[in-house]
Amino acid sequence: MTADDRAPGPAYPAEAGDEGAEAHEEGLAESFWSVARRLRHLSRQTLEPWAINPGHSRALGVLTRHGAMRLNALAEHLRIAPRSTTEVVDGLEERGLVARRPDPVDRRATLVTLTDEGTRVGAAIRAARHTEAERLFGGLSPTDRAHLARILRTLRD
Amino acid sequence: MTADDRAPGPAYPAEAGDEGAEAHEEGLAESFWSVARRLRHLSRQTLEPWAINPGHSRALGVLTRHGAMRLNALAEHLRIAPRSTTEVVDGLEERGLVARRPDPVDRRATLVTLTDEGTRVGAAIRAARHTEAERLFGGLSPTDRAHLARILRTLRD
DNA sequence: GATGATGCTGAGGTTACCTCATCATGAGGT
DNA sequence: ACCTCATGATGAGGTAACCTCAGCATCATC
Repeated sequence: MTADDRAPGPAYPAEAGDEGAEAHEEGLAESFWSVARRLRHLSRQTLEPWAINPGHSRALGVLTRHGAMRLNALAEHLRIAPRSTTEVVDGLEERGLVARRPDPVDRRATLVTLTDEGTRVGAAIRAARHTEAERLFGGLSPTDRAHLARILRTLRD
Repeated sequence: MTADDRAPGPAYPAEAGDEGAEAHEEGLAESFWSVARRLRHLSRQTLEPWAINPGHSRALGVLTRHGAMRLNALAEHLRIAPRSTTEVVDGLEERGLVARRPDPVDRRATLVTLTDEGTRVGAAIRAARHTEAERLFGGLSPTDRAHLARILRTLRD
């Protein structure tokens, strides 16, 4: 029961450590966090080849799905403060994945657009995520997958 | 689709914001994070009355389940570095929920023990967590609960 | 053309982690 | 007894990812 997955590299919070290790009390919630933990690990592996962190990846995902948008809008999608979005975009810009350009209809605003490289990486990550999901959920029977999908949908709010 | 749950108070990372808002792509994983998000919110509410943060609550949980232990051991349960555990314990000690006492069999070591207050709060939180889980999973039919429990168990690793 | 709202960013803070160095103690060898 | 190495906790200092608040430019409105 050692904790050797506390490896070098960027530090992500544990969030649900102990419950995972010995889940047989509250049941559902604990199991749930356990699986979440696994998903997070998988996700970290998925992102590794691109040396990109989850925050950046999420932003890239939003831009991939919705196209260019203002920092403001991006902030809303990511559910973080506009000021924080500035920094996320800074990071992506440094890596050459996005570019800022002035919004043609409002000179206060800045549009964040994917570069070609950003588009490529965005698509690659999207594909990798698919594989990642498959690695976790692939073991389930089609019926169980359907069950899970349905149940999660009702729980989702 | 505003982001008004970005409320004042301590800052918890978003972790899976956008996917929650518009989950109909990768399916399972996204739904999963959505539900995780809900669970986190519930958990925050649950903890509110005790003005305790998730990290402290987790430590309290470990001590409640396993009894007094060394900081070291607590670190392993929480899957954080021993040095960080020092700080978690500092916090709990300030709130009078735990006490440090020398380990009788090793004068280097420190045992973290629950105070009476800590025991009370630990039990109360545990009960509240039960209610919390009920609030989320209570809507499911017994069959679906069983399905979910079984499926999560197989995914848990 | 003054007034207030809006979009971005500089400055500085917080939280929850981390590593590395230090100090006391323990365990084992000679 | 003494020396050496390992171990438990902690001081000092760092980082990532958030935050708020203030300031500046621009826009919309009256």
